[in-house]
Amino acid sequence: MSLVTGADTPQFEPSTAAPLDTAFFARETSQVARDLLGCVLASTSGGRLTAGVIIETEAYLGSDDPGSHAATRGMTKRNEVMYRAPGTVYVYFTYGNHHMLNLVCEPAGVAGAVLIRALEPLAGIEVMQSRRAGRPLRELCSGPGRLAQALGIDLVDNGSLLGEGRLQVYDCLHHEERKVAVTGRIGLSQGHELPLRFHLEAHPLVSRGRTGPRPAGRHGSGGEGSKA
DNA sequence: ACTACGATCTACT
DNA sequence: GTAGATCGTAGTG
Repeated sequence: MSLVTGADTPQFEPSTAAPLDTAFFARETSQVARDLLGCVLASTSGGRLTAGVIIETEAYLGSDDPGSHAATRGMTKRNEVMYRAPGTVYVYFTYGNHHMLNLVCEPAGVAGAVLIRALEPLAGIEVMQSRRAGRPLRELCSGPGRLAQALGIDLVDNGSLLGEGRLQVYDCLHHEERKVAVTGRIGLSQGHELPLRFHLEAHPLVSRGRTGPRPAGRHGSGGEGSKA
């Protein structure tokens, strides 16, 4: 059963849910990152509905944030989307393999976005499994690259507005029951010490990864440091 | 034009 | 636990 919704059988019916509005995203990025926990992300990519409860996010700010694509150099061709209207979808490609889904925050002209890091699968689980080569449920959406693949998200979505393209986010019905944990962000060489990663406490499907800096080499690995 | 590097994941040991 | 994949972006020449 779903640990977030309490439903015996995970399911989701978009027609009965309330989409988040522009005002929700036109706020401080870290606040939006926190409030997105428990909300439902849905994709209609490929004509198939897939959806999951957001259980882990990270906030990326503007020029004051050394870990952000919008740090120091101002607007570029790549990070230009981070300055667009709140509720815009920002997707980029990294490590030659992985798409990352971000939702743009703050008023237009101010950089800020929330990286969606993990979902609890809710609808279209068979579709997710076919896209993810039949991997077990806990590996479907536990990581930003994984959930993008499971929901069929790619660069086609970059720059679209929530509700106007293939993606939509629906309001959280259980705000009062959420217990939110705050930690440093994962996988950054700079800015990892800032408390900008949020996840639902004790949820078994949150991603694993290092919070410290990448080791001197290139392809580092390591644990989150709190496995036991 | 060329080079360095990364908001990661998988596979194999 | 550790190494490799793989390519867009941005900085430099």
